[in-house]
Amino acid sequence: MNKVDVKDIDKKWQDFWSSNKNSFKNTDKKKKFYCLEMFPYPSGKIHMGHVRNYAIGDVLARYKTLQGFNVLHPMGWDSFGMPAENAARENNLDPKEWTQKNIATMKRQLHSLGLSIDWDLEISTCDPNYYKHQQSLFIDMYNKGLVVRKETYVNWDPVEQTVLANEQVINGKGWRSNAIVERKKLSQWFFNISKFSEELLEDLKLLTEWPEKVKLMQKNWIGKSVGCEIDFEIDGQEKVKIFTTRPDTIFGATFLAVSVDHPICKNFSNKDNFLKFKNKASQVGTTEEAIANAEKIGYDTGFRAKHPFIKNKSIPVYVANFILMDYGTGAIFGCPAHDQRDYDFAKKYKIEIIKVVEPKENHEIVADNKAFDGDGIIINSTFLNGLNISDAKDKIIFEIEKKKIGKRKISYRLKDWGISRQRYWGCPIPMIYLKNGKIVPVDKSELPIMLPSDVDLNSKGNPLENHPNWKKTKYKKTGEDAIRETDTLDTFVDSSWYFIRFCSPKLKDKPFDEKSLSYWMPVDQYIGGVEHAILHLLYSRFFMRAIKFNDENIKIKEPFKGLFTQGMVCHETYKNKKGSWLSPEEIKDFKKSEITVGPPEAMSKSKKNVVDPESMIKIYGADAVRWFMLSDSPPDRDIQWSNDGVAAAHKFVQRVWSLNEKAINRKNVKSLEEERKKFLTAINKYLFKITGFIEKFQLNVAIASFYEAIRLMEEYVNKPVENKDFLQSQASLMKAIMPFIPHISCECLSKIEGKDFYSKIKWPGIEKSLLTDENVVIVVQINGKKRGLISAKKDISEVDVIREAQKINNVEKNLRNKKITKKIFVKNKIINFIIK
RNA sequence: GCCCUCGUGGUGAAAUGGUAGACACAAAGGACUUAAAAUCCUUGCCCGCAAGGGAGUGACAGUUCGAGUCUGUCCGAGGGCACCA
Repeated sequence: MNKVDVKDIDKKWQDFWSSNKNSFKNTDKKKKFYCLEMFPYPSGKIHMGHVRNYAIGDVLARYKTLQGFNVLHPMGWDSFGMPAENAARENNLDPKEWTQKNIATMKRQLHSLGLSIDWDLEISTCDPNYYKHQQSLFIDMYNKGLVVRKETYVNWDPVEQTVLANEQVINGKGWRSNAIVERKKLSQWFFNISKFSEELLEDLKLLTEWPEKVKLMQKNWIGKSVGCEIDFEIDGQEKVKIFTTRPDTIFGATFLAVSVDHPICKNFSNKDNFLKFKNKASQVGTTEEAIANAEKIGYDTGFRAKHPFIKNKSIPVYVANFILMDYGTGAIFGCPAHDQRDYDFAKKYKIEIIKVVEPKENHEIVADNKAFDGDGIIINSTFLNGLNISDAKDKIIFEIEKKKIGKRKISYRLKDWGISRQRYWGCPIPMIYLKNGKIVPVDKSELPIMLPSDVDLNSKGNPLENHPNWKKTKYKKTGEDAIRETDTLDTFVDSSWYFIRFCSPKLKDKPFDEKSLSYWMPVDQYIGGVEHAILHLLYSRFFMRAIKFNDENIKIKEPFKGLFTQGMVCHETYKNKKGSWLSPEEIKDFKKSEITVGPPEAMSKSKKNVVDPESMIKIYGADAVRWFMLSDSPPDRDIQWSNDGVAAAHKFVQRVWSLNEKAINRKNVKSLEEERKKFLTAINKYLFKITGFIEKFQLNVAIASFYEAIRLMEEYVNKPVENKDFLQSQASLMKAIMPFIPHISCECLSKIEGKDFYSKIKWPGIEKSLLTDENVVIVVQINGKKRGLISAKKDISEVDVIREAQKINNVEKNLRNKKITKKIFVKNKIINFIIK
């Protein structure tokens, strides 16, 4: 068999696509489709994860294009961030040069995958032409009150020497550096994302094309809880406001607990024993277990709080290590009988325990050493007695509000988004500090506030702060001297609106043009890793709302209509006898016995289980790499890289080519009507199924159908079907397979339909009348067990089926001397005899 | 601890409540060949020379004429949240 050189074909069609763009942008008549894959951080080279992400996206983009949609399929670079700064420091380079070099490499590599990306729309977040508009948006948001400055305890990453947002702290460690995060009190800029807490939660319901998993994660992250605030009076002190979701258990309250950062602690701020306690309370481990099982400790303030509903009763006030200042009010009432934490605490400090909820039925046995937090009936609670929990809540809140000692209150776990970073390689925050202490935005005419290129990255601290004169400026309105903000924006800000910029990436004076935005947004299909389920996706949802808040002409709330989260690319791991990781390349130099093979894990540099996409493309061609990435697993599940797999994909590409050669050189034969119909029906059915599978993102199943279809074609090369029908079927299949393996299929199509086929190419039409077979296979069951099959004309009657079924040896044998009590007949599917 | 998802051959996986294992990888056997490569075909657990039969989708129950699919309980793996009051 003749082999085709896929490298030549790859290059030929990549060049062709570069110079023959399907430029149907801005034709408002057509229905639009905005297909977007998460843009990459330009770290150096693309990895297999990118290949999978962009292969999936490209199938969809090309498919929708063939379907006649006006497709927006752009690409850009998330190009600000720490690695550039680190690399620059290590190699004494300019972060900009390092970044641009990486972008050039990765762009070349993406190009070699044959992606249908419109590179005219390329953007890069470290480009002043991009961040200029980000600064402008920031100023708009500041003016609308969506940017606030607060002094708070922040998460300080000692390795990156910067502040992290709550979302960026994972198990007490920095999300990138993995360093234990410290607490620091600093003045910082925040986006007021919590203003939209309720909306961000409520509108998850609108996202019908998002994975449930991601919506759930966001819901949990926003963490809404409904309860109330209650003021407790304390002799000689200000009232302490507590938050609770269980006001119904107020009669079981036997102590008050506050956070170590609570204002009431000022009373002891210079007492030795309190400082000792505070110190001990902050010493929590960083492992998950340590946090979960941390011992509950308290400091008795000596104060007594008046119980608001029990006359002459007072309860002790403790400072406790398990109360967080930044949730609710930083204070609670403890009800040990019905909250496990309170119970543990009460046991330790010998605090009274009063049961106020009786389990509804005796089914629930309450263990002696456990708090009961299930449903039940209120007891020991005067006017609440006999009510269920829900009614008791309503009643007590009513009483609390009547007494004016508190009110109904909803708390969210979601905090404002801290965006100040003490870094160089990020977007400068366009604010200035005046001599009189005021902080104001710079005049928009001065944008962009550019990063200086002459910075010293080697000294400690913030490079912009250390720069000799960058921060010295003048306030345009008054001409007075001023100092620039030297913090830069969290790089998650950059990626929170890039999908909007793609709608009008070249626009000079504004971040976006309303008309283009309204036409293209929302993104119809967004594709990326599930690791961004909270951070990036929540921030983007916030940004879309902020933009809408700034500009009432914008009607779009949700940026991403459809979301698809693809699985990771895994590979076996290898270790040598010393226990150090080996790459798949390196193991070739070892004997089998010298290597320990580990289970497949996500490809990572640290475990060295990576395969370089570029070298694979060089060996097998772009089509084979794409085909394999899509064929082995459902796109939302992890896939395991295998060299055999990609080699098989390469063979398939060759098979497609060779089939096409046979099709072109086939001798014409006269059709046998029966064969012709069988053939066309089968091909038509495959096309129909494949369309459905692509729509449902079952790309691996679509691929299985292609295997079957191609095999059928191979069979029919020598069967009595006319060339016209055969070639037309081949062309249809090549069009349908084009989104997957565009190079070879375009080559094949150009041979069948001539050079200018590409300008007319369309998704193959499906002939509905050819979707049903004339013959069906009916399953014969006895008591639900398969005993035989019947081939018959479609819509065969029950009587005929029964007669045919009884002719089958195996069926006859099993029915002999048995009484048939029931027959279940499902047309064209099944006959089931029930016998005794 | 709470919440979610998933358990199907040696492997990755298919399967609107209706023929379990499509499609692919690996393995074994065979065809072609002087030989190899390439290509193609067959097999797949148990009984049987075979025709055929039996078991079978993590376990146990249930609903149904019929369950991988629906319900319940349990076991196992993965993920998210985690002192959130």
